Amino acid sequence: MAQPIRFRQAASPLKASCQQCSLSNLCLPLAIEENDLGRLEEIVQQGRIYNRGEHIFDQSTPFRSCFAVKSGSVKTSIITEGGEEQVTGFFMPGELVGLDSMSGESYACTAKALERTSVCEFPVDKLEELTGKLPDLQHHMFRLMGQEIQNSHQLALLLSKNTAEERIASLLLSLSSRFQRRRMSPTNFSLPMARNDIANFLGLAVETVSRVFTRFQNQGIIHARGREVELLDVEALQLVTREFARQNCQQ
Amino acid sequence: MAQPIRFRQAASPLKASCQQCSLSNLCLPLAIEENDLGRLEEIVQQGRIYNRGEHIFDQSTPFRSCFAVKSGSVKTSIITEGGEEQVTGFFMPGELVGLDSMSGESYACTAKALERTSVCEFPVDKLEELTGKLPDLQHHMFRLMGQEIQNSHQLALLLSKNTAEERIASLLLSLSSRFQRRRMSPTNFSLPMARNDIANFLGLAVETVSRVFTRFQNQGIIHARGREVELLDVEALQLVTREFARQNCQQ
DNA sequence: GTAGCAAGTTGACTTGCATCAATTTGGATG
DNA sequence: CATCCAAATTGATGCAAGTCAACTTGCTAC
Repeated sequence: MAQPIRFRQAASPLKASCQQCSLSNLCLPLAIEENDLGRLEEIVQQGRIYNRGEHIFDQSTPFRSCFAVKSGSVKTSIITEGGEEQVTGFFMPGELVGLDSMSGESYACTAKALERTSVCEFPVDKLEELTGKLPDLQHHMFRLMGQEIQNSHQLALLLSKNTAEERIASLLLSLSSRFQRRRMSPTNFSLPMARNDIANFLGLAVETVSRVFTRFQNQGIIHARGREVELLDVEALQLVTREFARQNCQQ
Repeated sequence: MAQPIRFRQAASPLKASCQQCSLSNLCLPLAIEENDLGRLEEIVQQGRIYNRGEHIFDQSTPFRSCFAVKSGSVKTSIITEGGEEQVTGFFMPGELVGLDSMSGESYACTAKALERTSVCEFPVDKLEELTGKLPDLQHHMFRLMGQEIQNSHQLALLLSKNTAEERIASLLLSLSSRFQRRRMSPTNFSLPMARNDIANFLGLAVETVSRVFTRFQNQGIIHARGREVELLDVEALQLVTREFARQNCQQ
């Protein structure tokens, strides 16, 4: 239905060039010596461009590849038999999607483009072949996966121990620092995801997210209008995330 | 009361013998060809035996090794600056502890023996060297780490969407199937962890765990006396874990 | 423009679980 | 076996966040 302005983006050669990619200091090339970069380029495929809401893969898709976000952003979630959804992560340019699926025949989650998004595709069979030859790349993959486990543990911590305000403050700060690493403003950004996704990710009701946003706004900590967010008082936000800890130490 | 000769212990010379280990079908050897087993044995170190409550490592320990549980069981948890603890997992014989730490210089969590526990130690530098040479082992490591991410996502799902009863039913069933895979009774076992650990892991108060246990007992679903648990009606337990899903489908 | 619908906000009410407090149980120790 | 202390249980009460419902805002399409 939507008649998408189909080729607005610079024409994309079939092969991706990691050397020229602006994300090379965030993405897989980061791990690789200059002169081995070519070998990564040999296996990476320029993925398609996805429109907002399009699935990159879902839980019924056979697992073949991991995807690096090139532009835009991606949300992953698991859908249970009962049809409930749990958002498991948001991915920004340079981040690798699909690591959780390395253990099975199908993807372990569903990945959806949150906005117009382009990706690079790394077929796992070839990737594993290459990691076998490049110890640095192998090491980096282990690091990435370890980091993914830790992120997920942090999420569990957040979900089981923290209040609504603390969870949302944490998310805002996490986004902030990730934007910063991508050389975008850490205090002035546009949320790639809807309130609904935030709520689901943080284990809250949408209404609660909405209320906390307005509460923060009334306190002058943030200014939010729709998806546009400005962090007015980062220190206050950091303070909120440690609220729990402070309370426990006082006594 | 419990004479906790729970898991068959393998004879332990200083060098571990993976070939003779009764866990070889659960642990790393599972991935390796018969004639490559020796190379794994070359790098594995027979770890010490830890008494209940002893730390195997903690967050200040420099990360050097992953540990396979040989007998006993281990709990991992992250401790925040504020001193709160979040239990991130329980590990049984054949399972690998420390994968979440692959991304940093120190361990990402603290590992504690829940009972008298012995482990095998795999120094990561040597392990990575070996995975570079044995594609099957590398593949298996990726699988394990992927599985770990998934487990953690499942935990997040549990924490954010499920009630106290559902969480506890899930844990009991998870333990049950893991005992079964180790050729122990899936319906009659002794919990390796205290109520406190269960509560912390599942994001509940101890009191709630206690109440749910007695509720299940009154409903004739389980019989629990201290750490000894008997699952009387596994189907009912499975039903409980899907409670949420059912409710949502009905309408 | 304005119709139509999804996304977001706000208020009133409900509830599951935490918290607090008081026992009880159980395993270790001399 | 009596003592001690940690772990577990049970009951009473309060609250943070969920639910339900009404309303507003902001797109998108025609």
